[in-house]
Amino acid sequence: MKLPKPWWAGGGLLQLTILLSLVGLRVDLDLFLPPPAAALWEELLPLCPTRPASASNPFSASEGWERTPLLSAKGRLLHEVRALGVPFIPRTRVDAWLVHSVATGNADGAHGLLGTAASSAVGDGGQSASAGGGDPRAAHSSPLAAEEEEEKAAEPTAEVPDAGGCGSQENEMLREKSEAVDHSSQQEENEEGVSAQAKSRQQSKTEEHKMACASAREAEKITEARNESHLHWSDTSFSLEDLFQLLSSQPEHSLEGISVEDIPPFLSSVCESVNSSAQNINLSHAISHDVNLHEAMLLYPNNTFRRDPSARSSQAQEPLLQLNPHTNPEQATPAMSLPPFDNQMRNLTSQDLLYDLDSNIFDGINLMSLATGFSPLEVSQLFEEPDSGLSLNSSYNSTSLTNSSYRIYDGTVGYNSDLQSLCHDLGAVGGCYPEPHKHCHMDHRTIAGFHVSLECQQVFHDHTYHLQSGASEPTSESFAWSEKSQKTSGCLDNPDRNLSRDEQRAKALHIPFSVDEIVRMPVDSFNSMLSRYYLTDLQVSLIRDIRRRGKNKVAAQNCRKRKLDIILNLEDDICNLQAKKEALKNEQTQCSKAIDIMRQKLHGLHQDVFNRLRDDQGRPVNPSQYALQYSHDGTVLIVPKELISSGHKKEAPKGKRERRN
DNA sequence: TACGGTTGTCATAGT
DNA sequence: GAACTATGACAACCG
Repeated sequence: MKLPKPWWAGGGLLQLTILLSLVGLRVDLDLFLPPPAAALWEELLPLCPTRPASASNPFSASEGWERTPLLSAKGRLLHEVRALGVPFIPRTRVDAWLVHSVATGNADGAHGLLGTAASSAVGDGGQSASAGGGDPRAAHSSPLAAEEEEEKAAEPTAEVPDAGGCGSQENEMLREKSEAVDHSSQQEENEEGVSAQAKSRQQSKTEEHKMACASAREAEKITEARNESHLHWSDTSFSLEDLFQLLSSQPEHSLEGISVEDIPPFLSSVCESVNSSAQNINLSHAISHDVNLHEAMLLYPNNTFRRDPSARSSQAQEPLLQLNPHTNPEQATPAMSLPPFDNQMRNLTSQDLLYDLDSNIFDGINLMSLATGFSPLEVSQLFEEPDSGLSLNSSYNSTSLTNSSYRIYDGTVGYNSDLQSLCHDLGAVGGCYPEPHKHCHMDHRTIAGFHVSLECQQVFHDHTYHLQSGASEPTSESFAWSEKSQKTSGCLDNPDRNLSRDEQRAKALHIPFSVDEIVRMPVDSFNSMLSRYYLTDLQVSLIRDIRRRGKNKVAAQNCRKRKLDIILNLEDDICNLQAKKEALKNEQTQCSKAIDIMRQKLHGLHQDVFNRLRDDQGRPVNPSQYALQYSHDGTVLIVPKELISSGHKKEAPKGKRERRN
């Protein structure tokens, strides 16, 4: 089967890539990916490079897929990017290996995968046509080509049937027809890939470290210069790997035949294959950081380019024609010079592209640290594993880490707020929204030392300010954080002035829960929380003290309130009793008055009776000598007072006497 | 500056 | 025995 000329093997590769980074990845992928053509897609799939059986080590010389035009072109793009003077930080192992290869190629002068591309990237179109492998005979005639020929001969079975077979077929064709420039360039790139791969293992790590450090520094500068409007770029986590997998999988003539809907599964397969190790798989799955093109389409529904395919086609094609007037775009040499974009545009787009990559690598480090429980520093060390061929950070100390994470995420507390802001971003693009508690947990597990978190406090302050503006839907958790942030931000001159002592303590130890939550949480939830999240003994002790003090504080308040209520009730009782006492007094007074009245009436009646009484001689009875005595039968007797005390014997005659009256 | 009210906290007993 | 509550006592703070 004859291998069709890959569209990206022509001069449009860089232009497309730069255009992608210039206009925005989402827009441009949409631009280059017209409506569905599933049949053509399936037809093209077998032409894609065969992935190695063991993707965990994609750098093995025994695996042929590195020789595919995909990787060659990718390396070429990488070198083009480097030629622009902007840093590149690899995201995947393949990227890392390419960086390594670039370094190797530079060290050798013109050797390795990108050695040819290096010379072609800085040269003009004519030079690239020759040096970039436009003429296979010229390439073979050079010592470099001879060496590559030897290496290829040393590894005869290294090629994957698809790519390798096609490469051999092309080689024969090229030997017969020297005008097949593009095909020979592919084969040369394959050979260069093998050469670079072999050389890369022999290179010392010093150059990688230098390059990685320079890239990190430059990325840091670039990141510093970017404003928030670029944050969405970090959401679209396309590495070179993803980008090339996407682009290389589609021949040039099939650009119009690939639907956007076909892309996401392919990208996901790329992620799965590249990140085949368990850790990487977890990372790629746990962190849905790659935006798929379907989402990109939804985000850009009014893409004017889409409405006018011809216009965009002409836009895409025109630079190619300008670039290589002697060849048709499909036959453009892979090692062509840069497209005739002005330098400003090139720098801009490349920086944009590289910023995305920078953000992605740091996102990856931080997110991996959160997802795996390793510290960002440990995660960063994963990127400089010996087999990865990448040394990302010889100077990647904690300070640079903090700065980098801060500048990318616009602030951290440890990494809690990183994740919060990041989660907001991810949520905005439909990504996963990890539970903040988890991140906090990871944070406290990874950053065991308290001083490390303190180091990030200032960063946290800045970060919260930005979050405040964008925070819209405060959950209880986010409210706690935002409340804390508000208090913090509002008291820059006197920090923590409005915080209680426990809140200050909790903040100092970076307790991932609010004091209110700790106190009010049910005991079951509280215990499960303590068991679910890894907390230091100090943190657990503080949390329990906060809960105890908070409970006791509430209890004391209730107690005082209850005591006050009791006092008030007693006072009410006193008032009631006093009122009752007054009423009784009044009643007593009234009764006394009634008694007095009755006594006066009785006295009057007594006087009246004695005034009417007469003795046997008709004389008035003296009241001082006689008294009235009432008997049980209702009779009234007049009894002398001296007889009252002597007995009842004298009562009867007096009674008889009174009755008489 | 003394004083009273408020509040947080601790210790302790009880539930 | 753990967790919680109630309460006296103390101290700090404030008006």
